[in-house]
Amino acid sequence: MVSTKKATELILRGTDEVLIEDELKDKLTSGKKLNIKAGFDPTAPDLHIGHTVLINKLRQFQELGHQVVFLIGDFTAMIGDPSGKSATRPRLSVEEVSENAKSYEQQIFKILDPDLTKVEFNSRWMKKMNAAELIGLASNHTVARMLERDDFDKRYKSNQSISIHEFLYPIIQGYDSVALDADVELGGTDQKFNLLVGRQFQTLHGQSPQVVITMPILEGLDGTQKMSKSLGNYIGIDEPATEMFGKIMSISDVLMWRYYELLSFKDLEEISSYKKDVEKGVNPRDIKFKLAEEIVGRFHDAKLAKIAKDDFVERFSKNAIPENIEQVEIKVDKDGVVFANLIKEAGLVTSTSDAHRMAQQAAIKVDGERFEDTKKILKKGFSAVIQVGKRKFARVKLVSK
RNA sequence: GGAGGGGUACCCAAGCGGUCAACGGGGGCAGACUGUAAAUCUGUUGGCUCAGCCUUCGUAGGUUCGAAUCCUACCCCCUCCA
Repeated sequence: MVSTKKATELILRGTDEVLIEDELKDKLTSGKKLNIKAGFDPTAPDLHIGHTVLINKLRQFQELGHQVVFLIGDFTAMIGDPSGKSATRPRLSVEEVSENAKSYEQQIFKILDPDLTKVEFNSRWMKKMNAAELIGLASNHTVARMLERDDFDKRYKSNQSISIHEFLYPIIQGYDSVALDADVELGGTDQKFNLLVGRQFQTLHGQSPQVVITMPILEGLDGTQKMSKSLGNYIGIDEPATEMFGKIMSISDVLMWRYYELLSFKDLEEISSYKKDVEKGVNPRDIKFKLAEEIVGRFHDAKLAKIAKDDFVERFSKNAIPENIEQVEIKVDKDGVVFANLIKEAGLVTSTSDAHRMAQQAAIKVDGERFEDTKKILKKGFSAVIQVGKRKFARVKLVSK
């Protein structure tokens, strides 16, 4: 058993806010196996490394012997969490929700200990709740308090719509804590309001209020918006090693430190020594290599991480055409096909107009040679590696219909 | 229920009878420079059988030689009053 002081330090590391810290200490010293709740909105079918900031923290609780309740908000997903959103979210169908939820289950055990993890769905109790009970629950919260929420407030003041059902989201999430008798709930910083509602409801139901821990939200590859599947700026934990490696290498230098802080398991002293190295003139790229290797190693293994690195160096530093280019066969009749259409069908550009534009911008290469005649007609038997821009490649072959 | 404001391309936002495929900004993409970074500069950003043509300005009609711009109806959003 780890000492209380050490345990507290471990839990506090990397957190954004802990409410209330003394309560956390009390709970950690109580000797009780704590219920650690974290809710996930199953809108995105794939976990990305942004989610792992939180999951890593859950794992730390497990290391201390506590029980993690991985709550899939399949019921609340019908509402769509309004947190941090500037607009009403579309509702998901029952089928979508169940499909997404399964995917979550499959992925979390890459990090969490299955023996100390209970997967729950809030539809289990919410389905049984009748309208009268829901109204009773809703009566515990006022509109004024709802509008304290920054995002609602902004939307309200800027004349954007807020649907009534969105108000139910924090209320139901708060009730989930009662249903689970949660001791601690983790969430992103944007979840603070929702998490605090849980405390309020638990108190009303005679439970000891949960400790609220918020974790920073990881920025996506663009460095500004939060990492999310729908914004397309994410690194999925299921992605192939080379893909993952490349994405990490593409982040900005500033963002790299943020990723180190939130994703790396290296201790803080080591990270600050890297910073000093860079100040002394070490190429930040090399520090980024270390980060990429660590992360890829975690979700694949060290060997694959090394291969991914070699592949990266080969491909970009030496400016070579990558090894594993997608093979595309395009069927043509005897009249052949116009080049612009060919690369559209190969998925290298979105339209033939785009193809012409790219050619004008000198972005197209065929077998390494600059190519501009987008109107050229090609017949079957043609085969070449076509490159559009820096990153899009395809080995295209024309075959007869 | 009443009064008013508004719906323009990925987002914000001009335009208010012709020169508008639609100013400007953001974002995206491409080129140069680099470390596939950032910053910067330049170009580009509806589609097609691409020096030409076709479809876009909430929806459906109408007026006109000609409409995103005028008229009519409808839909949606917002504000204030009740």
